[in-house]
Amino acid sequence: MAGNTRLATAIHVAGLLSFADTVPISSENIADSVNTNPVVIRRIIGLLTKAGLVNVKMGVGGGACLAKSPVEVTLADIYLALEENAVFEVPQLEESHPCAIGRIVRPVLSEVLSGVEQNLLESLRKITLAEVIIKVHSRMKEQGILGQK
Amino acid sequence: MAGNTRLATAIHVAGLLSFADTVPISSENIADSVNTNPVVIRRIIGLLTKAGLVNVKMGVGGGACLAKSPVEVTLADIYLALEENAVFEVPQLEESHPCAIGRIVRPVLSEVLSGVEQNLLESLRKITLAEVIIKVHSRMKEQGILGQK
DNA sequence: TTAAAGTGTAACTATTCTGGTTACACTTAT
DNA sequence: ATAAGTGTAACCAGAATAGTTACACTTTAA
Repeated sequence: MAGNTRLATAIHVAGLLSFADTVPISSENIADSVNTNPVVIRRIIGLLTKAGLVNVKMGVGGGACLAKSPVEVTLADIYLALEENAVFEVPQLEESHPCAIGRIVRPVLSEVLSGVEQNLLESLRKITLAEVIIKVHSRMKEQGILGQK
Repeated sequence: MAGNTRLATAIHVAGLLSFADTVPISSENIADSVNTNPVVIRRIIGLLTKAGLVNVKMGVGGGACLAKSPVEVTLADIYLALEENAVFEVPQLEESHPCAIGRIVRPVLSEVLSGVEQNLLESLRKITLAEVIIKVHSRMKEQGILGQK
């Protein structure tokens, strides 16, 4: 499990919250569904909250709710909320680096790869949480599973 | 420097090789330009060779050459050569996982996120090594730098 | 007013990945 | 034969993620 499972986890979390509508769900319940630890969930929910995607209620009966309609939340919103590093890093070289080509190549690569990264964001922006949920719903129907946890 | 600098490094390497045309360049010379260790370069060149993008000549005067014209090499070719993990992992849950929603969400996320990954590849495929080199050349002209290492 | 159910967050561990480095066997031109 | 190369194994260091425990703080409800 080397790669980044955080986006998958965050979408999973947001999906559950939208299923529950306005009823707050505890990190422990979410953790059970996601198969991880409540603290991992709270860390992710913290980021989603900071980004304005989720509201959290403290105390007894507390938990998290989606702050927006799933139609208004795109996967790009969720991805950005996680504050991940760039997918492709381009370390820059010192001004004094002896190879002229080396010095010049890096800024060009930054430009090119940040363009690619923008495209990645675009394609995440085209998918709403609502669309993901619809796919989940239709699979549930296919498999004859009731719509409850 | 947490993120993946390998794509940037690999493009940098391929660019240098194309500058040198059919003259083999040693991993040590490349390492000087890229500002890293020759072994790091050989590891990357090994992957590029395996993917048929580069030819290597052993022994004295040996080194690496581009195996194709830069017009025929896309950034997707280089990216795939590196055999990286998926950008977004989606760990699947056991068949016996108690939460039905959890069991169903994961395959949906796999589907959605692998679509995003395909888009990423598409956008890398649209950029050729030749285009990157042209950008480097024009920056060199701007800065009045001669075309030699 | 107190107990219980929550969140937020710090701290520590284990795992994995990348990059850097040394070392050494093997290849080849001169 | 020697020197200049590659290929590759082995190890270290640093960073990120996930998992876990622990505990202070908030809030509902009995």
